[in-house]
Amino acid sequence: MVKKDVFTIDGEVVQIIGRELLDWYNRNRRDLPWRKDQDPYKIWVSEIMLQQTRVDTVIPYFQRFIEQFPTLDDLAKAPEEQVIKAWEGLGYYSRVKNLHAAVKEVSAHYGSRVPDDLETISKLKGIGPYTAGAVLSIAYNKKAAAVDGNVMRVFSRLFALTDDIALASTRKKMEHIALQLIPEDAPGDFNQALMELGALICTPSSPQCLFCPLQSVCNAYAEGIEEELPRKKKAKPPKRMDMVMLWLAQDQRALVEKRPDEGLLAGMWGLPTIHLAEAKDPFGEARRFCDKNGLDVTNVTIAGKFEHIFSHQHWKVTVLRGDVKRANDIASPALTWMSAQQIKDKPFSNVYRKALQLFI
DNA sequence: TAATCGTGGCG
DNA sequence: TCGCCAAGATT
Repeated sequence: MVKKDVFTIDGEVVQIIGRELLDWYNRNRRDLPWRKDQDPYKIWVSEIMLQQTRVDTVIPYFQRFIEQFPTLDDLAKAPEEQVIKAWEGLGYYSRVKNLHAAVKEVSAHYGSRVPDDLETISKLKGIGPYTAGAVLSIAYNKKAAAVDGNVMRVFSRLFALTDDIALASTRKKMEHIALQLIPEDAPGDFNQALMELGALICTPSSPQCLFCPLQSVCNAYAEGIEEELPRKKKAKPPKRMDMVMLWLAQDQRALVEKRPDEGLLAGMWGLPTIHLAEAKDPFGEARRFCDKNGLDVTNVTIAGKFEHIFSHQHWKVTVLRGDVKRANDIASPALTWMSAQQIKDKPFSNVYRKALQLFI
């Protein structure tokens, strides 16, 4: 039997970290909207919104969302498109679809009470290891690891760990460390304190080590390598793609397209969009699209060009406009006509809002 | 494991 | 200007 290489932390260091961190947090915690009470539903919503998203961006979305859906059951009862509309512009839209589905699940099968055990809550859509631990610890004060990017950065420096934080195995190692550090009496505050420290002091670049409550026990600071950590493999640059969007208008309405239920911008509305293959002509492809859908179109011109960068795709967009003389039976069920007001009321992602600015 | 999935802010 | 990245989950 091979002895497993487990990272253990000296008991005295554990005590110092717990005490210093909680003390610092009590003096420096930000007054954020989701910290006004301990409603598991609100904490859940905030944690989903905060995934890969900055606090300053989330705040207004969170406030509007809770105003619109004050309780878990309010959200469970709401039509999906209304819920997606409340998320418009936040990005990563599968988050809101998963949240809505999970909330309906809790409403229907758990008496509208957010599960308070790791196994049950982890089965809910959109709740992974981090979010499960965050909700359990913050809402229910249960001892659970909530290891996000902040925590991995803090631990990488605190213990001078050179593991690649992009790897899942590293997150598990960090969870093991977290469980050794979390005080029995304050798991929620401790987890939030770790993240708060990562956000305010132990920042990705130019960490404010001089103001850090853990400076005396930080290995990276002692070695002067805090700027070298954490280690993380570089992401691939987004793939460049030539796209054509169509603004096809008839009688004060435009042709819009509901995007597929899976993939990029799933469930959002958009303008008809064509991925332009290498060396293809925008006008020719637009013509093909119109012919295929029985659209008799004239006066096709370039309305504008812009670029939009997603996580893995870099769109170079050409927007064409045209007047629809006659529309026969439209082939695709995803296509429909909308007025300017209807377009305002439906969820369109930002990349399409950019294009729509050219017209409305 | 690595790719997918948005957006905006910042050094 | 542009690469990096921010309270990740899913496949």
